[in-house]
Amino acid sequence: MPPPETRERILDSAEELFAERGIGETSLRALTRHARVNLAAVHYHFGSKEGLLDAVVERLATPINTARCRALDRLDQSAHTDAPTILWAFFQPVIARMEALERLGRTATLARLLARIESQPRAEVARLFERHFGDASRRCVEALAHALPELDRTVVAERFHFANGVLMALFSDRPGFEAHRGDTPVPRRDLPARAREAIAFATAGLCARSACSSLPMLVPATRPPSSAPDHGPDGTRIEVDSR
Amino acid sequence: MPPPETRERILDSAEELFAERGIGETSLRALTRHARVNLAAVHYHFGSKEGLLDAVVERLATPINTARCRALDRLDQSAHTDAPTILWAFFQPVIARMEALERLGRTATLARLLARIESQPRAEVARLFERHFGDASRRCVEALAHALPELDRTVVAERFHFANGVLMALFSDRPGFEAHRGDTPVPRRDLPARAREAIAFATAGLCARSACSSLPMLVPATRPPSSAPDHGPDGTRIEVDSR
DNA sequence: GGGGCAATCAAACGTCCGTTTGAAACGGAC
DNA sequence: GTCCGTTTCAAACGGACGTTTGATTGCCCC
Repeated sequence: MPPPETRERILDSAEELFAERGIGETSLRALTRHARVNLAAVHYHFGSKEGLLDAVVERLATPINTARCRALDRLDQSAHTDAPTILWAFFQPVIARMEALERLGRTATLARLLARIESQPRAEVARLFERHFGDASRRCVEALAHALPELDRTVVAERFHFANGVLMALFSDRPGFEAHRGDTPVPRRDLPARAREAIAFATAGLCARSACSSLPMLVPATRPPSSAPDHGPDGTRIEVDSR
Repeated sequence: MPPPETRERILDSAEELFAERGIGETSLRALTRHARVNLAAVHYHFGSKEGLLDAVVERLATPINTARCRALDRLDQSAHTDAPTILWAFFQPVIARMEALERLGRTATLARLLARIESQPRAEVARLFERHFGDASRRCVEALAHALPELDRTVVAERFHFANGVLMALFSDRPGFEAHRGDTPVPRRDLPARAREAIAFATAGLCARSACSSLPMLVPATRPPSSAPDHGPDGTRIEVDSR
């Protein structure tokens, strides 16, 4: 391979370790050791640790985002413009990528990395997400709003946001939430089955009739059921001077 | 106040800073400075930084978990055992807590902290989540399986997992996904309205008829839509030796 | 008023961090 | 062969990290 082998190895290790251990928890020394690359190579190729993170996200998100846009393009000039199909066009590229990662034995990489990134300082994460996912997301909301004219656009955007939450849940296999039958855990289904289930779930939520009104009102019951005073005994305290 | 003022101040600052900046990115020096407390106090009260994280999660999760269990208890000996009510019992305590936090101006604390924690090393996060959320989650799945006898228990567990994803999405206000009308962003609705919307979404998903079969099959279309070879042109490459 | 214990404090411990440096290795152009 | 731009390398930089220490404070019981 010509020159770029080192660069790619750094990106591979960064993607894996940032996702697995966290960004702040992953030192460049451990990273370069993992990639079998000289420490200074990171700064030579990416300028800084933050530049490396940016490159990692770019390499991960760009193909997904362009695939999404391409699929939405195809839908724009097609007869199938119902909400489930649009949602599918948005979900499919990332599910496909996830399956590819799972085949490599790196199941949770995608979700964890996104979770890591989402929990960066505010401005930075806004920049990153907007740059790498903004296009497709806005286009998808637009298409959905057109396909669901009975819903207010704000509601469509909110539900789209929730659908993304379902997608994140599909990525993550948070332990402890598995099915149980008595004491013995029920084995999980494979990824395609779970992905189908996620799509069904998100589709139903997206096309739901309206915000539930038959449920107990939210606002009056909004206090925690514990008999807590205005600031709970454990943690709800109003902070005094937390500059 | 008797003795425990320092302890609480540390917990308050830790909750805020861990969520805002990240766990690895928050130094104990910055934390104790923020709490106006001596550096060594952390180790005196919590033993280590990890012990502090554990205490933070405990203080945050315990009231939520017990409120959930109490609500599920009440449902067990009641006539209202339909799925939406059960889901509501599970969602309400954490939504209430979120509203309390928002009233303190700390909107995203809960979501970010959970996202941070979820992206810790594997065994640790499993331990944490199981300890602090396991009870109520298992009980909720059980109640839902009883309320939805037409669904396989595995499916119920999966959908419950997705519902949790919706809840996480409600917590997080990920930027860039807001509603737009042309160029001007549509202002967000307030939290109770969004919470109702989330419940409606999750309820519809939970009670959906079955995993969609009318959608394009997942498995054959599982490759990215780009005409990419086995490793895509930009990032989908199968890594050679990323050990 | 003095012993005893929990809590706080300033200071230091050794380690690891992200980053920089300057020299060495490489490869094609002339 | 020699130059030159690109890439790799070992070594070091100052600083910040989590943790430990040992002295000091405040307070209750006797």
